[in-house]
Amino acid sequence: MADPNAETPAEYDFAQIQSKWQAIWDKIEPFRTEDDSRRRKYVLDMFPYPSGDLHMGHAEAYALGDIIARYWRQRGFNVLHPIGWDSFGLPAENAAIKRGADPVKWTYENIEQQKKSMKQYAPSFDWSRVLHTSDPGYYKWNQWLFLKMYEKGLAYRKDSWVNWCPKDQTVLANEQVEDGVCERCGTPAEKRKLTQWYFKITDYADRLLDDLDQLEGHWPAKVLTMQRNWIGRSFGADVDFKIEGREEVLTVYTTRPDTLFGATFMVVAPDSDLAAELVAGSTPEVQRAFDEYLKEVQKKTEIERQDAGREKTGVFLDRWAINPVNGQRVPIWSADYVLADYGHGAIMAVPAHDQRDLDFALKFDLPIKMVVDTRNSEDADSAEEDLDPASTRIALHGEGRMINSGPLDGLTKAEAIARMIELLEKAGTGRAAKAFRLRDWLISRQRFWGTPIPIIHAQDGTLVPVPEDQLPLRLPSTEGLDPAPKGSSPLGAATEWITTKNPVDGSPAKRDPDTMDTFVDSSWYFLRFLNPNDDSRAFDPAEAEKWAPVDQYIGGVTHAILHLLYARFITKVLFDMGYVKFTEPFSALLNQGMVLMDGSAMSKSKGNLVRLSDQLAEHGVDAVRLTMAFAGPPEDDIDWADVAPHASAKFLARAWRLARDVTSAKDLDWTAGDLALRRVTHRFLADAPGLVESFKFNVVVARIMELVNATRKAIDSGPGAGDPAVREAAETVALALSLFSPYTAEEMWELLGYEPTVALAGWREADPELLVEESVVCVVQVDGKLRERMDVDPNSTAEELEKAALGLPGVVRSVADRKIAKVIVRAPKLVNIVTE
RNA sequence: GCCCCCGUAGCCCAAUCGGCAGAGGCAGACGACUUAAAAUCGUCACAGUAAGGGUUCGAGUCCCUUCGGGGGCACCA
Repeated sequence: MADPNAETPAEYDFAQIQSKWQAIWDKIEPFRTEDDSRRRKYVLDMFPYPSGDLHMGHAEAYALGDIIARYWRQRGFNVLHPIGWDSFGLPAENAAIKRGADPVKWTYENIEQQKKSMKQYAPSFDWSRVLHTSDPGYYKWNQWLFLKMYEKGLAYRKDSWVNWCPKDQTVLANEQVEDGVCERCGTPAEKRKLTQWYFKITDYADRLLDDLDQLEGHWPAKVLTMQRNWIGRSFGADVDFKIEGREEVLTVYTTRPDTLFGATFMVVAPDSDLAAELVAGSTPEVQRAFDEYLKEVQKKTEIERQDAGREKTGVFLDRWAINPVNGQRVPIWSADYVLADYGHGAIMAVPAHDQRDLDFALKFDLPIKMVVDTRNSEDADSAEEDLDPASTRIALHGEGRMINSGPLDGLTKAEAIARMIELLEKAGTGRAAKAFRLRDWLISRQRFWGTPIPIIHAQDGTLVPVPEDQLPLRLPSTEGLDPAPKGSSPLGAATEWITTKNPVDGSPAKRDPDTMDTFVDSSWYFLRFLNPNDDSRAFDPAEAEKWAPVDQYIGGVTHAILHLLYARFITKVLFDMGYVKFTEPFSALLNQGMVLMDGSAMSKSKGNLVRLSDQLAEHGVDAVRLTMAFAGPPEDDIDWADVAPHASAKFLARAWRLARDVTSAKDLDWTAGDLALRRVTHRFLADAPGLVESFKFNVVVARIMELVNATRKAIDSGPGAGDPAVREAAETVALALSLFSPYTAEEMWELLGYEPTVALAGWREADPELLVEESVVCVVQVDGKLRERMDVDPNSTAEELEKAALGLPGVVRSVADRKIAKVIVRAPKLVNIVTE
């Protein structure tokens, strides 16, 4: 490839180097992954939306992921590093609504543009495996997955309250509601009752929580915490209350069964079936009052509902329950501080020991009964303090002994909980139970640009799966279809498409008009990369066994919960179905930080937008990539105002000049080279792998700079450009830079006389003999204060060091006439003389 | 309100097990090269680790308190 007649340019020219190597790489495709006998690594970057051009955030993420992929390749692994596009979803649809663009055309044009920018950015992707989730060849397998889950009862329909944006006239996913407002238009979200499709993720709640332990140390602690919070498991008890005038009992979930003697009223969620049923059996006055209350509750936005400080509201249902432990009659109320979809949608209220119940009791003048004595008997002050919640308006959460609780009196909280569960189980009126904050995953969307749900609705309402051999069920043409949101799916208006026949008996039927949440697409895409063009199955289980799970996943912390939780869930489902042999999709996770400008996220409206294309034009791809790596720890945010891409460019030019200046021929004997420089080189070779593997990319870059500086010095004022150690060091710089700045590294490699590509040249092992220092500095302290230094043999013994140290003039002076109590020696680096 | 993470030079950041506070870079000063400038090469300066207390022969590192910054959860019974 190297043209021996080509003259070495006098100066580093990144633009020329970029276009030269891009063309060559396109031809030789160095990163196409074929299977072989080497050890494997699957390195995956979260795939992008086709949202126009690449931006600074992409630049950071793909630079970091590429360092890892390129590192493992240099280490001799067979690396799979694919890329694709998460190409269904809102961006395309928004463009269609706003500008009347065809979502299909818009999407694929954007992908092409992004692909071009991406290639220039030079990540080492296997371009032969590109996939787009909006291809029928991909979403066919979403439909297949849906049908498999439907078969197992893991996909189901239910009527439920969902988020609704009144301006966009559409349902919103939980993730599209931020702080109670629609993330797109800022309109406060409302609630609507609609029949929707769900995936039964709650069936997997325990496993999703417990398996997080396996990821400890391999995933950011922050993400693990967020997932644990999101799943939100709690342990407690279910308690059955008899209801007067009703056959069935009212079951409540509580984490504090120990306080059952203090339950003075019950509350049911107003939007629950239970409330409606209880009201139906009540007086007409109650029914009127309740209907009015329910209407009010439904008018509330998410923001209002989530405000914990808001005044409690509710209505008395004029129905009564019987406390199973003491036979007491307790009134049943309905209030919106109780949620219909948590626990059983009903609670026992213990106002003395729960702030929410207390607020409610005080507002509606309900009885308050203390059952825990929270006074600390050892503390006289607190014993005298007035703790009565009725007057302090503060519920008592503290620990203490049970009171007013019959058989529980005198027990501690833990004892009382255990005892109460025992009693309830014996009496058959309750049992140990747990509850989760996690809700089932709402996957249907009233959207055009997504995977059609492969279900047919028969005339009698029966649901019939589309037969597997009829997949993919393709989206209809957008021609004549209005994509604007109208409160129902645009597919419903595609008359020809929606009208079909029942595959069972041929009777007239309709297709399901909804499409799937795009998080379904991304929950298994890492498996599709293994054989993206296989028409016969979603993925090949044999390939999955070879490559999966993903060894290293890289992406933003924005997906800490949703995408990662969904992918974990689907992986477990596939495991249960026998398609994969692992239960976690991503063995290790790296979250890169954000790229900021002047302390805040970049945005056009703030006027602090830094365009990636401008940065690339000014400093070059390699300098931008290097800046991303050098800015600091990868998980930290980068403020572009604090970093210096021009300095990265300057450094790359400096590195490049080393290769230009080397005068020796390749394949010479390095061992004849300058020892001091060789030590720097081999110290680097020994340290860099550990640094890369612990993601200390900024430190690795600093170490390359150190090596470059030492090599420069050797050329200018040391053994000179012809010394073998100089060549060895320059080659090492090229190899190391191949992780960060592939164009410059490739150019250096060629200048040094090698064929492309440096990316596959292989890491060099450090020579252990060169890692041993000739002498080390031993610090001598007296009473912890630094007094002297000595150059010593690294193999010196403690006795030798102690003896030498005690004879040093600075030590003698410091010790003076004090007695030496002891001498601490950490050979060979430190001696500390402690006086009395 | 509860929980977690972080405060090192003017700035971005390093500092295996507790063992010389500085690897690297930015910005700065000075010098060499140059008619001059740019580029390049070289030299230099700058903090005692947010504050206070404790453990230790020895603390940036471990423990406690306070201050400052960031994040997560929050009517989930």
